[in-house]
Amino acid sequence: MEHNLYIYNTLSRKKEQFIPLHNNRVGMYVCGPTVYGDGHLGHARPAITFDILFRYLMHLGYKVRYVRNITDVGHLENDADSGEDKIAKKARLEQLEPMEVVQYYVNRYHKAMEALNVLPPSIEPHASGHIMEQIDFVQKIIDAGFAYDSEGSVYFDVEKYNQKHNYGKLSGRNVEDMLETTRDLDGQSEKRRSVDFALWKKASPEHIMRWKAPWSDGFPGWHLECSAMGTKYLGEEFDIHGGGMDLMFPHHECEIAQNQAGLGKDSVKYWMHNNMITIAGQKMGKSLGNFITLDEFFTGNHALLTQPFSPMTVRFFILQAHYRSTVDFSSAALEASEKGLSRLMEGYARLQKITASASTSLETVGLRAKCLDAMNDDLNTPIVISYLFDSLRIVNLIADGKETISSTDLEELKFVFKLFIEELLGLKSDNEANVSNEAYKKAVDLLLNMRLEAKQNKDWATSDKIRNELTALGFEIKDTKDGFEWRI
RNA sequence: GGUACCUUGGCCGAGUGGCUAGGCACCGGUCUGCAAAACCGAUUACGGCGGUUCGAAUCCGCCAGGUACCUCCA
Repeated sequence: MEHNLYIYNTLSRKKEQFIPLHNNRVGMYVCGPTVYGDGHLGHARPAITFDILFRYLMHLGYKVRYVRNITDVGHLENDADSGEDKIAKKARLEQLEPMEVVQYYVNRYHKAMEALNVLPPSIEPHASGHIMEQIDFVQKIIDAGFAYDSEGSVYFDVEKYNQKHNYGKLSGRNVEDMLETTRDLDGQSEKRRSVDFALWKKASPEHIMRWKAPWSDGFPGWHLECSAMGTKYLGEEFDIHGGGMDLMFPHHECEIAQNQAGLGKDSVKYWMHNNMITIAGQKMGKSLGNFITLDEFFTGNHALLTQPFSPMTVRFFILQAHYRSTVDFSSAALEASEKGLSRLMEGYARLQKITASASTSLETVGLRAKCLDAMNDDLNTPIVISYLFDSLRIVNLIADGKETISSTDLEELKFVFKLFIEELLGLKSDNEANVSNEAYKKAVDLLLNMRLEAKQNKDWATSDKIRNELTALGFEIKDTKDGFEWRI
């Protein structure tokens, strides 16, 4: 496989050339959502980031198995209701079955992802469907001597593990520091050390989601599902593990420890982390209560939003920043992205109508190589987009008849635009679906052709009447050199 | 308190030693019956101080401000 893809590996804190473990196949695992609430902008970031990687790896010719989990069990809350499963709590409040809540939010998540043009992963395993695998995994860690049973719960012995291995190598912290600085937490009395973490948690009597295990009726610890499901579907060693930066510690650190303890190996070759979305410089998150759900973006129904924003605008907004940078949300920034995207997509549509000339007057070759270089440099989508805008200017000049292009160069330009806009960045025109009806399109064309006639007769009253009334109905009319363009 | 990261023009956001990123906004112009679009041009930058260097937004030090993780989190 000939390519030059470099990706940033959190483990080494360097960009490394991507070389898969198995020739032409790539295994990729990304932490998916916890389904006890609607997806928000923060959920869109990893989904889109790793969608880009998924698409690009396939473009390079790899056969990719992309696993993105659904977390639907066992996340502990650390407030007054300590020890209660988040999903179980919500279920009781709403008088619903836990799995009903899960299904509801999974459906909504899928709908939002589809709207964002995020390709579905190859496998989307639920934690609740892999309890046996998790119990087996706990047993392996106990057998290896790195976990202990305490009153029905099983904890990972971090200090013992750290004597042989390096707990903290991903997030860059050391166990001694943490022992001194970790705060007191509920349930800590069962643990030998504050840094130890749960592999299996005994369920309290009122806890609804519970399963039988050798140690107690309970539920798996919250880092275990990724170890169990990642290795089940991708093998004990696989290429890429992704997720948000906030999962680096403790989640991914614990996962590394679990795999090393239970399987005797480092399972993941490349760890990748997307950065956070901020709002007024502060992280957008459930716990802070400052998040905006994806549905709220699409409907504009939120105090911070001045208008609705289409899924494609949201996608484009996210792609205009590099995935390892924070990106600061504001309605003004979204509006800027919306206009930029609209200009790009209109230019892309215009490109399809360009006719070739005998020769090319402005250089357009080299675009493909430049864009590929940017992708290869740790998926630098903002740079790809900047090159597309550079070429867009040339497209518009040609469309205006100010420059010319040969048929071979035109074919190349069309190919590259399609490749990057549609296939790799996954952008599509928002309003295409709205005007799918041929008869409807022809009716609008008919009206505008009548306007064209009126214009040729210098009948400005009729011509303006048609334009103004169509505009009032929500159409956008643009005159061109010898015709018109319209959109809704 | 510990650890890590960040500070770029009106706004968003690339860029790691020399070469105009890009988008949005704004201003001037071309085109147009008018408008929109498109195109051309102009303007506005690298938190502060010091150091290294022929040369620093980019490397080093100090200071200021901010954020994240250490607790569920994308």
